[in-house]
Amino acid sequence: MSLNHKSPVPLHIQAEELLRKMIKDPQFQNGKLLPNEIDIASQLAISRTTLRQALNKLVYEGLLIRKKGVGTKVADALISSKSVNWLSFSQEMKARGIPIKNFELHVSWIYPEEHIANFLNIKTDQKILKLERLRGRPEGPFVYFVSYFHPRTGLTGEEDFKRPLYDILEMDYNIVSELSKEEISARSADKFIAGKLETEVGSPILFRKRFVYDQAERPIEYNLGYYKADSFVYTVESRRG
Amino acid sequence: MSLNHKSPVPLHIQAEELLRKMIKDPQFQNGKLLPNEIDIASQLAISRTTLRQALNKLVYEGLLIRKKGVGTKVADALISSKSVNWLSFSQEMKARGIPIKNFELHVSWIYPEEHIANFLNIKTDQKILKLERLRGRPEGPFVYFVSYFHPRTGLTGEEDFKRPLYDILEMDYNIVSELSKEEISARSADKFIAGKLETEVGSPILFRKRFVYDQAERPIEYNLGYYKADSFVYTVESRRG
DNA sequence: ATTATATATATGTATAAACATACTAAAACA
DNA sequence: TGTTTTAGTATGTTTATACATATATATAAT
Repeated sequence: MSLNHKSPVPLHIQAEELLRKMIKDPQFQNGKLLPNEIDIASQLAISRTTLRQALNKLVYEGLLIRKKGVGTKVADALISSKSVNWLSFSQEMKARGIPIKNFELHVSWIYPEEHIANFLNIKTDQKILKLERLRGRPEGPFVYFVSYFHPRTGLTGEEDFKRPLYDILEMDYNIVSELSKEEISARSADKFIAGKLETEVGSPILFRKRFVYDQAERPIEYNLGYYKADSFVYTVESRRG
Repeated sequence: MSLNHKSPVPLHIQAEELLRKMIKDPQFQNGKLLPNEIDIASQLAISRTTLRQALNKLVYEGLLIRKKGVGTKVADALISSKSVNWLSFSQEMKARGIPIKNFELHVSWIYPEEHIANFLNIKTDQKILKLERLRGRPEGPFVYFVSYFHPRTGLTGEEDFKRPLYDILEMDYNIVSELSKEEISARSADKFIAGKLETEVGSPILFRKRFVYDQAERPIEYNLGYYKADSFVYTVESRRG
């Protein structure tokens, strides 16, 4: 386990990558401390300063927590969405080393309801791609997504049926968007959602409605997310400007 | 324009604050470059390394853009993804034109529980101001707040008992803070909350935990908010950097 | 005039060293 | 036994220094 000092890739970047892999190791998962900075640095044959460059980045992303006089540990793997970081769901889970299981995927091509067509600024007689996904940890599902895509995304649905499944599942990677508006609220699970999320009717659900726009601020996706309350926390960091 | 080298506030934090003010100056607004790192550093009588600590933070936040061989400029001043929703409750309701009724106000002076003392970075044997507020529309309450204030806010509790009520009720206006971190989740109403909000036990609640910091990023308020699900939506607007 | 080439400038990377501060745990003390 | 002191450990802050690399500009060669 060491770095390539000859590589053109800066050492602090290499160290960062290595740390990202390292913190996925179960051995650091339960609040156990990482080795101290000086030891890691000497192990990697880099200076403490350089190592700290790498650590700082992960701390900023909320993956690591440092405490003076104590040490550095991996942040609790509770699922959070930092609006600042703009990580997609899959990316965030990957970053935290949480294995994601896809329980259901439903791709359909539908006439949009009026309020959806309204947001996407299209007519209701034009079919669009509807994507339903049920995802979670191996133990069980914890989120149910429904997405509607504007035709200009190129995701017309017809083509997507031909794509391999895993390609579609990883789709959120590819949608490069600029602006999103979200509405977060709490509601109780109805029969449908309770069934999907394997919980009881009436149990609390964190409901997220997301409006996604492209670089030109044209609407491209309308997304609904139903999160099991006990497995999702939404975090927001804001600064007075 | 210089820093206080005697202050307990670290120089890179002071530099960061100063830069935040600096970049608001119209003189840097139209893509014009800041002075170079070495000049700023010598101007502030700190090392380049320390200055870069401050600069890096603003770069991370997308406020500054650096280019090797060229210089550092202020990023286009579009609505920062972080300045989302920085309205206080009263302000927000006012903006929405909703008349607010205060149902209950409870000012007390308590020994903080450990996790609160921990966040506020004080000891548990030091009394602090606890403020409980039940608010809503004329028809009925829809939010229950609990706030704990750090002594350095000056809200020691003792003084506040002497203030007129309306003054305390409008207090959130006066607390000028810089940074806040919020965690939003859904939960069910327990007996206490259900009673306060005049709803049923088990009904969905939007729960918001808020950590508020001052300009030096020292904790000043710990705030809990319980919102009746059917009357509150949390909105977030974010922009990719 | 156009194209190389050198040079100045600004950020990027990396190190070693020293001291400060928060926290923990062991040792000394009452 | 319980409390205080002390030493040890880990992160936090800061500096001074050196060289690397990307960019823009001025200079020299074609």
